[in-house]
Amino acid sequence: MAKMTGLEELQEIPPKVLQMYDAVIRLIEEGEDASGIRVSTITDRAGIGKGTAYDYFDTKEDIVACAVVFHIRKMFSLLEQELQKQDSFEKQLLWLLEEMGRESSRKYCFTRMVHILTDNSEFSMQVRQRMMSASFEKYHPMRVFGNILKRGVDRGEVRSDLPMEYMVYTIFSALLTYMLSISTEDCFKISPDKVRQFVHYQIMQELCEKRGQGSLTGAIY
Amino acid sequence: MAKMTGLEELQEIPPKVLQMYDAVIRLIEEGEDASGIRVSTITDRAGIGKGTAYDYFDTKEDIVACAVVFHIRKMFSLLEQELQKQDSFEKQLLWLLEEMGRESSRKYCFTRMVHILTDNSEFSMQVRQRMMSASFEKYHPMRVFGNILKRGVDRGEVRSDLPMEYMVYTIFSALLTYMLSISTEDCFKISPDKVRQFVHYQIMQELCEKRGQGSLTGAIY
Amino acid sequence: MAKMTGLEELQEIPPKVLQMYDAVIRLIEEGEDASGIRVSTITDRAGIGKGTAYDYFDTKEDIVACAVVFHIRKMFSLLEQELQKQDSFEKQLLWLLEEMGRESSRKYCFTRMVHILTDNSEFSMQVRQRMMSASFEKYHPMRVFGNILKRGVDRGEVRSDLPMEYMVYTIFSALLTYMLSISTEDCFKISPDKVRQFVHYQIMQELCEKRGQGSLTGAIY
Amino acid sequence: MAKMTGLEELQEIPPKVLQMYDAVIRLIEEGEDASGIRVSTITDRAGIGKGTAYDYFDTKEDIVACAVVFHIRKMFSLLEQELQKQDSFEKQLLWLLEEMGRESSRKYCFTRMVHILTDNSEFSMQVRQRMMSASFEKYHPMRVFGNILKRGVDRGEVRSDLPMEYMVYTIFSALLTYMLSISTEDCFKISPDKVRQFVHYQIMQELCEKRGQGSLTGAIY
DNA sequence: AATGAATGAGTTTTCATTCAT
DNA sequence: TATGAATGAAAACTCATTCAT
Repeated sequence: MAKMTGLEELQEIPPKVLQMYDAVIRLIEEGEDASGIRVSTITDRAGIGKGTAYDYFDTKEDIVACAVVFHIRKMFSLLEQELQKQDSFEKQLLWLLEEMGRESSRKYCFTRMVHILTDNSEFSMQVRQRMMSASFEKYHPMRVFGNILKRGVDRGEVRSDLPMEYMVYTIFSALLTYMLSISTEDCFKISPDKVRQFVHYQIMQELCEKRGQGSLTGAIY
Repeated sequence: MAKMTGLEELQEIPPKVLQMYDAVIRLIEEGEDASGIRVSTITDRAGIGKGTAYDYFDTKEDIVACAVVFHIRKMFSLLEQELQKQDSFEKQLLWLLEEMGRESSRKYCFTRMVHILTDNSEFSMQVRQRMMSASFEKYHPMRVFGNILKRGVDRGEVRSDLPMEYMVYTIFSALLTYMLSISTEDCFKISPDKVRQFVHYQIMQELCEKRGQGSLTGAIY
Repeated sequence: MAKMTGLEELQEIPPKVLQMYDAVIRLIEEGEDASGIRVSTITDRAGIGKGTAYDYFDTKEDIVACAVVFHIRKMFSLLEQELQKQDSFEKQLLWLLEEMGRESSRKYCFTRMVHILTDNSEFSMQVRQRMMSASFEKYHPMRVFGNILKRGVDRGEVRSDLPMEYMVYTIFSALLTYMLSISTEDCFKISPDKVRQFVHYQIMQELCEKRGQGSLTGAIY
Repeated sequence: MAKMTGLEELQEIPPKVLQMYDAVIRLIEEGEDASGIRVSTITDRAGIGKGTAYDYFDTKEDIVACAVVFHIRKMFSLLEQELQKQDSFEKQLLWLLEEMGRESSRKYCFTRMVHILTDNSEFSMQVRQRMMSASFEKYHPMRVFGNILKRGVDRGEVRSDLPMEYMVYTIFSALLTYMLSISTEDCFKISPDKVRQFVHYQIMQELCEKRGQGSLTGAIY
């Protein structure tokens, strides 16, 4: 049987595979290290036989990598949908920050991505490889951020004199740090709430036309 | 025998333990995933007996965690020394960016740290725990960045009207993104060189007194 | 998979587990110390894979403890069956003594039990714990001896004026000493044959109605 | 260096060896299984270097076997001394029963002996072998019991018409069962106190001249 | 197609024993 | 002489993968 790649569209994915993906994501969200997840745990949670996993995937690494790729894609797809509901760039930014701060499993998506991007394991290389493929393109984080920026420029809310790549970089880097401050509160030494204010201030200062409205000092202290 | 913690001072560490630390770091630099390293590989490389590892550590996880903690501490200590040789804030920033870009083992230190900060494994929790301990304090990344900023403020190069925490955050976030763009070139969508320019530009714009000298557009395109 | 307890009924026990039990008992009968038995020896003898042992049991100690519990139960069950074939209390006693003296694997059952009762190891505690469980009750040594005594009283062969517990104790104690004299001939200082005569004499003297028939001196010397 | 045998007289035994013996016995009394005791635990407790153990003994088994042999000898020697202080056979018996019932480490001596007599391990065979040697003879349990019986006969308290061996057997078997009832209360089904009464009654009935004084029924119920 | 019992190669871990100091 | 760091052979245990049903 042709094996799964993690890049299939939702409707193409057999129910048992979706159950497996779900099991993997739940395990990761519960704090399990990706390389430490056992096939039997996945199939038990998915309510299927162990042998069945090998009808759809060749190795354990494939299972976990596909589940993660699928999940990242799904999450960024949802993200884009939600962002389109907000009608200004600043509202979109605020929604993003709030969503990330919410005690929700969704927030792990971003952290997970960074974790994988900084890893050398066989499993991570597979995820990275798939994130470079054409069918992932649409939901690529960089693309999602690019889209909201583009619309912001069109609406005249975001500066048009800065290179798009620079703006994407600015958002990515800011959100990343907010994420880290949340997930590693104890060792990061700055409270997530303060980081969130910094992020909001910095992005608005840098990327939006009307600069200088409100000062950091005033806004925060 | 009392076991190692990874927080010992260099001179307190037995030679065989240093050989083990060295073996672990080399393996990680060669691309091995931390959780995939085998005890026998470590002891073989260190040129010691397998049992000796267990004279100094209780479990395999301890070995790797201590090696990583020791290495991060050593690297940030070196970093601080090197940074002190540069006589202006901008030179320090440029040196940092160059150093990170260099095909050098040293750069792994930062990536490794981020990887661990975003992980949930037993091993990562151990590293995080140790990074919070008093004896790590001195080499904590936040402290190192704080120090160069403080000196920058004293020399009148860095703005004194911004909260220190905010500036530390800005540097951390920027360097992290540069690091990610280097280590995952294909999937990041912006070239490391461009990210480096963005980082330089953004930090100087934000943190230094004399703002507006040079424009991003002009500087880059 | 749910693990074995050693208290399952014969028909509930998977064939591979029976093969393992058999291997363990044979090893013990061959003189191997319970704590010295290796998992690989058991599985090799049982003709199964090493991993299979861990499908049915959690630890090596579990394997050996369950095998011993199962064997003790089986042996006392057989014992009860055989004893019922003898039609008088004295014949039952004589059959017991003969059976114990026979160079047969069966006799180890009693010695093994005593060895375990006098031990403090993890393994022995497990066996003791299981011997106290309800499903062991039926084959408990005390019960088996109690049954033959009860029938003896009913047939008018055994005294009815003595407390049952006292009589059970008398038999247990006598058989135990006979067993010890057999298994440690050199160091016991009384020959098993003599002990056997003592046992027969003492039990008949003490427990049976018609006392004083035959004297020890006369009977033995 | 000539190694220890466990049969040396107290004054011949080097202090470090006595410390080791002490450590072993304490470990066994704390519930450690003889074969599970580690050399490093012994030497740590004895306050000596690990290598030193091998100056006095060839193997770990030697260490434990010698310690046990020495201890059994010492205990039965003490036993004999104490028994001689009691001026009648019945008082001696009562003292023995009380001593065994006392929450004292001393009681383990008898249990330990039985455990070793029913074992097949290398270590137990060594102990048995030593218990058969000439220099152990003096403190052999059978000898100790024989001595008090002999004196009882001389004083006219103990019957002279029974073979000595039979009387030794009777005492041994009775005490053994009392011991077992104490150490395995839960699984033995008769309370130690009752067993003690049975033992006292039975031995006095069987072995002493004036029979029939007091009935079991009357005495106990 | 789906299963899950069985496998065994591959790891971690232990600890008696040695030997340089 | 006494030590204890170092060793490595030996054992327990894991778990991805297979395959008969």
